[in-house]
Amino acid sequence: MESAEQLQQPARSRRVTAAMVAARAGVSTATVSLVANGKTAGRVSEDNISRVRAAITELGYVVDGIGSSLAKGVSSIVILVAPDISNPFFAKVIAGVRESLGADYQLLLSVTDAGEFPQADDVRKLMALRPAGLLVDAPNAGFLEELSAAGPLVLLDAPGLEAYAPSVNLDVAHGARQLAAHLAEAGHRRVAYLDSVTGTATFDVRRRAFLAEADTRGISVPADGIISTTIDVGAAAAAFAAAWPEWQRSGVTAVVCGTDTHAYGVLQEARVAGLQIPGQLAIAGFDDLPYSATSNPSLTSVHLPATSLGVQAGGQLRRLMEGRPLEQPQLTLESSLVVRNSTRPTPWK
Amino acid sequence: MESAEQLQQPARSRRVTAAMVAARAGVSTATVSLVANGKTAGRVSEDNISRVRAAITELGYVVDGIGSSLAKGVSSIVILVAPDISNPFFAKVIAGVRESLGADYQLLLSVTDAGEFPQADDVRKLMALRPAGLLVDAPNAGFLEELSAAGPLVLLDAPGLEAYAPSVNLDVAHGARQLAAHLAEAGHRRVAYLDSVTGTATFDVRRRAFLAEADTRGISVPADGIISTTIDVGAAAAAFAAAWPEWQRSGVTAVVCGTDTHAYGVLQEARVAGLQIPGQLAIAGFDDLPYSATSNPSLTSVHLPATSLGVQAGGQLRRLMEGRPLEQPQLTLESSLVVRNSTRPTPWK
DNA sequence: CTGAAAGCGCTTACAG
DNA sequence: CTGAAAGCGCTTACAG
Repeated sequence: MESAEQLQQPARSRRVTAAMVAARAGVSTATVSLVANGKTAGRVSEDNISRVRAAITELGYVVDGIGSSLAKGVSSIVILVAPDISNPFFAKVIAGVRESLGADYQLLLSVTDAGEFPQADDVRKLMALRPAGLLVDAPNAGFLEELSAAGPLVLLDAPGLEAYAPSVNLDVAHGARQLAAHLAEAGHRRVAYLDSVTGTATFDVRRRAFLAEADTRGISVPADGIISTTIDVGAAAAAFAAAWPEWQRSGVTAVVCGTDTHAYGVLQEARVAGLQIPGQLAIAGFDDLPYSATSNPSLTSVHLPATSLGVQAGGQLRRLMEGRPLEQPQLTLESSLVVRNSTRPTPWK
Repeated sequence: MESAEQLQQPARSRRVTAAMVAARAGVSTATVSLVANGKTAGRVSEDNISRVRAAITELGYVVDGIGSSLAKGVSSIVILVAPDISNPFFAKVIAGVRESLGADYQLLLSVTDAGEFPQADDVRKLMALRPAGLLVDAPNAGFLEELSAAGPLVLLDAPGLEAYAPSVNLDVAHGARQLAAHLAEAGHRRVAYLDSVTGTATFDVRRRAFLAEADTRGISVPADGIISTTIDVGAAAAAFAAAWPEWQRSGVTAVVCGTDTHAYGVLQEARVAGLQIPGQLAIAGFDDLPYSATSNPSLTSVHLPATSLGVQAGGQLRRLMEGRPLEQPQLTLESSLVVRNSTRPTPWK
């Protein structure tokens, strides 16, 4: 049978099929399938099990994912849809997802450029891969409407969208309020806000929670005090440079940024402008990226548990894919303010 | 036929198949396939083309990726294998790959934890997805041996491994030499090197090129002057803290890091130790991440064109997958030193 | 416990 | 230009 195999597989694609394993082990492909998938309990004799296992090893057989998926109606692919992976925050989320998903599922990353979300058409193409499950990070409602997903779906960082699917959220509002309180205590009365342009819910929550608390504490925002850019150091720097003269005139003494990445841009530009930080201008962000501890000055930021976000979301999805119930469909992870030199009222060395 | 469809698809999975489209358009599934794949030239009448197109639109038909892949023998998935995505450098590479790959291919990210490379077993599982092509970033030779890849393959950042496959490389050696020259001119005579632990070729090239040029220029390295950690700010910080006392005794005045991420850790720890930078210790890295411009002090780094790396690699792979020849199987992109305050000999404000 | 057979959805020679 | 049919590799009732 070896020679027959070689005759049929002339040049390259020496793909080992279940039929070859079956022939070698002297069983049917049905038995090979059962063994390869570990569904032998009470269905395959010990004898055949070891015979098939031996053949699998000798031939180096691996179940073909495509054939398997077609027969089963679903693949082992998990698709992670995200608006922006250039944010280092996201790398941690991915690592967390992979960790909890394990080796049984392949993680497929779907990213679009410049923080845009995929359109209906893209979604259809993704669904054509028959994913075992879907993870959607920081979605907007419109996207979820299009995605009338059949199949397991878990949302990440999607505050206010709990109605669409099980989700894992971050209580960014808590950190945002802490930040407002902190700035108020430091004596700030006039602040500006540099938002992320993606328009995803989490950024709205951050901004609103901050502004609401700020208002309560006697901090106001000038008319043109809220602007937004993509999550990009350069874009943020440029936007700040353009806005600063007017902000300064309005008496702004602190800028809060939707992400640390935005804050780095502001930091950069503020230093170029010769501003004393936080003396003349205090700066803070969200995410608490690793670089925030080493920036100049170190950056005050609302810490968000990225890895944990990925782990929890992956875990929930896994349960869903395995048909297990979710004890708790809605999870919320804590956030909290990390105060560093960029807002610290006391003189820093 | 609407009702028949509904009868056959009772509850959820309302998957629209080619057969449904065929029935609606009054043609065979073969014709539907031809139209859906744009292979109509001289094979389908205008009449049937428009009839099928209409049916496709009305039904919202999307070619099933699994069925299609099985019939064709290959999927539309491109797998990107990489040892570490937590490095922000990598996010740019991914963006570049996506840009040049276009919408016809799905990018599947294969990442392993802690900078480890996938084993033979993982590779087999990946190949079971029948990828249209493979992109391997910063591989080591052992991995490529296992990966006796049939099918299109392009390597990224794999110096010295050009024999295995077409590749896109960065001339990191050039930047490394510039860095050595720069430090020599600044008066350094004794340096240490904090390497990345992944042991991929690019890091060897960086280190060797730097050390060779440094040697030429009269810079020496103490016996225990070369250490390595994972690409992680915290790990680098800890390693530096442990090594510094001995280094200091050996007269080390500069630390070169395999990546900027390592350098951030050193920066952090050096500041905690109260060291004057670059007065008492100069620090430099590789990658030129966006944060290097805003760190304290700003970080001297060898700039590497990440996005371009991804774009070029994606482009080469695309050509391969489409059966087109590669005019130039080996591409090399430039690197160059960006001097900032962490090594700048003149007093900085 | 075992295998023959149908079927997953599509593509591609092939015959007309 | 068109369609019937085989086949991609696997899984799963089903009959034994």
